[in-house]
Amino acid sequence: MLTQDIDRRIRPAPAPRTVDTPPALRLLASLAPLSGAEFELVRQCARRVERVQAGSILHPGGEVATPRLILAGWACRMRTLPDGRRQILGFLMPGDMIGVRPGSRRLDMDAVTAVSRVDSADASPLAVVAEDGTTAYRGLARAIESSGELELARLLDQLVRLGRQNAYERTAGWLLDVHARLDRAGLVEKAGFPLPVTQEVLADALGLSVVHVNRTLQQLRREGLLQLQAGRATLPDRSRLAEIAGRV
Amino acid sequence: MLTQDIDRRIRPAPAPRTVDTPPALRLLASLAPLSGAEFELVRQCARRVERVQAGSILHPGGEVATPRLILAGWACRMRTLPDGRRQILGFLMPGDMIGVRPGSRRLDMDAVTAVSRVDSADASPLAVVAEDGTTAYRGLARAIESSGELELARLLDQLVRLGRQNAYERTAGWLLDVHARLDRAGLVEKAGFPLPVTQEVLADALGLSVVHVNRTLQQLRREGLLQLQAGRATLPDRSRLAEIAGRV
DNA sequence: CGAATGCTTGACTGCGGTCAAACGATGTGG
DNA sequence: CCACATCGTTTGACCGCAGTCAAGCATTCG
Repeated sequence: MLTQDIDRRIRPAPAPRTVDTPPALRLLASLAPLSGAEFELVRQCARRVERVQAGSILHPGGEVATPRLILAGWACRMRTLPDGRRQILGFLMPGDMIGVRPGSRRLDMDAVTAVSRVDSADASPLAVVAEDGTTAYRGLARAIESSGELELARLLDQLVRLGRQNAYERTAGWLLDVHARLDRAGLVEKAGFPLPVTQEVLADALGLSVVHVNRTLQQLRREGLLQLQAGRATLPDRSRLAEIAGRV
Repeated sequence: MLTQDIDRRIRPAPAPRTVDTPPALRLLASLAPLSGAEFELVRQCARRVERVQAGSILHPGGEVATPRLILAGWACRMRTLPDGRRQILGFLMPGDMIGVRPGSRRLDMDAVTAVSRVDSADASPLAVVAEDGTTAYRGLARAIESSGELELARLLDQLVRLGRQNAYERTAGWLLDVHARLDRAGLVEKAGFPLPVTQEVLADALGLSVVHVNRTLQQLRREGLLQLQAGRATLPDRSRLAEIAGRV
């Protein structure tokens, strides 16, 4: 009998096995080691789920957001210009939060909209944990902080894409980005990963027109770098995509 | 005799009058009320100045930056693509910092280059203040935090510009942004404000080519929205610029 | 089954990039 | 002091990536 098996009998597993860990928890756990109590706190949050459908407004913007944790589906932070043009600032996927990190107050001033059906939970306890560093939930606090740093890193990558890359490069880089994020949350399988966005949404994120997004996706598919079916995507050659994206 | 005058005699002025306050201090003081001790701490930092010329590397990137406070001149955070294309992520002006805010660790992973001649100072004391919230320097800590929030806000504005605005709109918005920043630092006079950037630098910031930056600046000048001379800029009609920029 | 939504394609246009050359300002060494 | 080099700005000609317009398909849904 393996020692691991003995361990498992003596004390309850401090952290649930990844197999049945929900994506949001899995993402947080990938950012910093979490104790059993910390797992439990997040689970508590996730107990009462609110489900909204695509297009719903999760946060109107203009004020600081109430703390929420995304459990399933995608949302996006977006800004609208006076004449109706829109720019998506970033996507929120399972495990991502709004209104939790004090350092993201400015980010939380922009509107958040559900891009697909979204399950979310009240994340007030997480906001408390993030605020004061003296609790027993230091691992969780670090995970939240780390989540914010990653979001900032993605913003910078996106800035470079929009400023200096063409449609082809932008799309390649963005796909890699999404893959990496969903992989952390355990949402990437051999059959690919969920990509619940219309080409219009993608256009608003990549700073392109819908028509050109379509052309670009087709090119990627033609070249065997992207497969799309039933809202799922597969990237058969990620290293090639990375070359195209200039490792951004 | 006014009570203020009495106050002034009894204890030394807690905060120097703005008239002779150097720009960096003035910016910080505009972000949060600072005590005399806090002023003094910053002054201490600013005692030993290091001067570098345009083009110098203030921070090579790839690692967390050593804390520094910009006292004079402009620097920029920039990223370079494998093929040489460059994107400037943001400018650092008097009162701005690198390597100080823990929440900006990712930002501080990119290279920082002097755009003009730059005077900077060791900001390690500020990094300490920013880190622990229990010191007597709470106002300064808040100013540093606020500075970071503003930088994030500017990143988001820039993202929208690059994603959804044309050259004319981008330039207008960027000029307003610079004006607002320098105004906080007390660097805007009737004769305008310093704009120590070549058109090539501007191109790398706005995601345009040098030639097109030139054309765009000329258009703004032709329309009486911008005056440029000897490295200084004046914006005769800021409300018009704001319309063009879509208030971004 | 029609209506709505999203995807796809083609034709045309235009903003902004590229290339090239000239010009002005500044600086440097003979 | 001038010849020359360098750097930044300016202008013109041309081109191409991506936007716009418009129509036709494909799916989904009531």
